[in-house]
Order: sequence, then structure tokens, then C-alpha cells
Amino acid sequence: MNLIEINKALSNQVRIDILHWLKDPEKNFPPHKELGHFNFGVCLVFIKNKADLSQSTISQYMAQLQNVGFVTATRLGKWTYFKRNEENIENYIQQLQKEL
Amino acid sequence: MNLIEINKALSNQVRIDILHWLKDPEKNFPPHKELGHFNFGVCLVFIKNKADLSQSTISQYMAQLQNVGFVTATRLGKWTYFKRNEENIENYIQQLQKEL
DNA sequence: ATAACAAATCGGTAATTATAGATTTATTAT
DNA sequence: ATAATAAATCTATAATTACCGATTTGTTAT
Repeated sequence: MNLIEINKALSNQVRIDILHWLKDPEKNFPPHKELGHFNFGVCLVFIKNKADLSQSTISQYMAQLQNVGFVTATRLGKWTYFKRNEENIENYIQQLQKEL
Repeated sequence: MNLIEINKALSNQVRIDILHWLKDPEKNFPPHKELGHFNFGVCLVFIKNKADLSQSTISQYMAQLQNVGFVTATRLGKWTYFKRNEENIENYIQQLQKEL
């Protein structure tokens, strides 16, 4: 949970957008027909479609957001679902408040 | 005052360090003998010495921090003094809190 | 006006990041 | 087993960033 690494993750518009979309899946993504809910977050295909970037790029972006602890990934069958980790996001803001 | 631009400015360790040092000039820098105070902040030479990077690099870094509104620059004679803009820094954190 | 020095700007190179396509590794349905 | 599909990983290229040295621009002291 390094501040610089997090700031790097947040210095790209697409990754910021993704985090923002994940705040309200119902509003920003079509429903998961397999699952019927967003309890585990949103599957990568939907994020990719919304961001309009390649699968590999989005997969890498999500890995970066995972690495800094801002999202969790849950694999269910073929799909991986990504969900914000609110606690870590808040902690980061706290840390920023202190150290900045 | 763009979020991404600010995050970029904050994704470099040296710039983060500088912002941190500027929080407490008395503690982090030798006294300004010309001026006798840090009311306008800290002069570039001192920041450069502390960061141990070239004059041009530090000048550029300070310009970046200025561009995002995190420091103000005051030229007095030959020297330019840099001071944190606490209001803008706080605003940024607020904005982050909302948009993230 | 000239010398001296601080800071800004310009032009360059090495390192890093953004992004893609191809390949590989799950996982499920036939 | 095989085909189909989702996601991760590997390799590559273009764009951006991290610096630096050289030059220019301000400012002050001679």
C-alpha cells in the first residue's frame, strides 16, 4: 500500500473512470444475467465494453487496481468480477490527508 | 485543477517529498539569511540542494506543482520562493473524496 | 555596461507507461 | 476429448515522463 504506487494507478483517466463506474454497477453496467446481482462486483467483459479498450489492457488495468488494493477480484466459473474495496480507498485518502 | 494532472504531479516521490518538506521549512531547510523568515516559502536553491537533483529538474518540478496549484511562487530579487497552497491541497483531497 | 548568480526554458536520452495483438491458461458445455 | 469462451500473460510499439546539460532571461552589484 505505497502512496506513490497508488498515485500512479490514479494518474490514468480510464482507471479513474473504472473506479467511478464500480461505485454504482446498476447505473453503469447491464445486469449480469448469469448471476442476477453485483454482489461480487462487475465482470471484466462489461468493464472492457464500457471502457472501449482491449481485453488485455483492461485485464492489466484491473490487475494494477488490485495490486494497490483498490479492487478485489472474484472468479466464478469463466468470469472474474471486480469490486471496489472501500476500506482501502478510504485508508488511502486518510493517509494522503496525513502525509501530504 | 484537473484531478488526473494533480495525480500525475503526485506520482513522483521527489515531488511528494518536496511538498512534505515545505510543510515545515524551519525543520527541513537552513534559514534564509537574506530574508530571515520563510513567509514566502523556501527558495529553489535550498529545495534543489535537499533533493539533490539538478537545478533544471527542480525548476521544472516546481513549475508542475505550481501548475496544479499546490505551491505559489514569489520572486524577490534573484530568488524565487515556493510555498504550499494549503487551500488548494485541501480542496484536492475533498474532490478526491467525492469523485473517487 | 558588465560580471555574477538565480531561475526558467530548450533540446536531448533513458526509463516508464499506455495500449494492442497473439498466446496460454482456466472453465464450462458438448 | 474437443470446442468455445473469459481472463491472464507475453511481446511489442508509440507516447510520456524523469531527468540532465546548455542556453537564455531576470536581477543585482560593480
